[in-house]
Amino acid sequence: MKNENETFTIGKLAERAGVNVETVRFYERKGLIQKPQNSIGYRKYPNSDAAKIKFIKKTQELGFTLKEAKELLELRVNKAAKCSSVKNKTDLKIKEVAEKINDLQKIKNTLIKLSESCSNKDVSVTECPIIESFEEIK
Amino acid sequence: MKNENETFTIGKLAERAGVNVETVRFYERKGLIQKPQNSIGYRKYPNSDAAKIKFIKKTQELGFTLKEAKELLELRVNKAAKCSSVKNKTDLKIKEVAEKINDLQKIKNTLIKLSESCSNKDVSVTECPIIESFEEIK
DNA sequence: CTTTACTCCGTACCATTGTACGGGGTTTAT
DNA sequence: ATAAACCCCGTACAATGGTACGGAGTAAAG
Repeated sequence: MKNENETFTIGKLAERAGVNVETVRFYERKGLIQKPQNSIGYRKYPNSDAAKIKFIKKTQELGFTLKEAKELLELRVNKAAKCSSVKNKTDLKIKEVAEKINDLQKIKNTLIKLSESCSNKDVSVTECPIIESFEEIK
Repeated sequence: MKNENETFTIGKLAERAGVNVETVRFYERKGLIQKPQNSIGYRKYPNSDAAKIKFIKKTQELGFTLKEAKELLELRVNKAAKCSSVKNKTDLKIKEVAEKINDLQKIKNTLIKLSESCSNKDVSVTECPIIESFEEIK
């Protein structure tokens, strides 16, 4: 209960999150992280913002846009948000995520087959094996 | 063995792949699909190019860049490519994909917990539950 | 109390991933 | 054989997600 309330200047925050200072300002402009109003002069960020930024970076690697990352970050239950509405949005996101997992699994399976065919001597000469990932199995 | 060799003009291809004609030309410039040299005048695309474009679109949704999509499409064994090199690259990609799946699974689990806490009456008031997805469990 | 490092803000610039435009040529249907 | 529809190419424009710049203020360290 001491480190929990530690705050950071923009430079420290950026360093902890592994991004550029300008990126933090950019995310702030876009409403992904809140501009801390407490301090006149320099901004003081809560330590949770570092995790938030890391989360944003992860979601980008996973094919979400900043807008979608924002939606994910805003999924939470509080007095202002009706539970049912949050649940609906959350369940939609779960579906989206499950689909991504599914698609990645297909790609992974195809890659594994390719890798195996590579190990064996029976060399595949398919023009482009990977595009078969999303073709129906006839 | 008839439809297999069917070819398409750029307009038909774009329609089948669900993209803009300009997007096809763009991918061609970027080397993601090959400019069919066979035809003087209008380009004639093999039917496999539609699947290729759909694959590219999928990979983008999954957080790959066009450059990475190209790398995936180029993973194949043929006389020009040494098996060992293909296997190495493929195994690297498999790791990448597995990591993505892993991260998505974490997000999904967090979302499911959120959804459940939403159903119950014991309402969570976490400021931003989702960022916990990537925090170590202490 | 001065230097050094950091922050503020606005604005300009950049890469990626397309989209649109427009003057011309080609194909197809009538 | 003429119109409608389509394609060619080069180039310009646009949205997203940053990055860089530069003059001015602020904080911290010696």
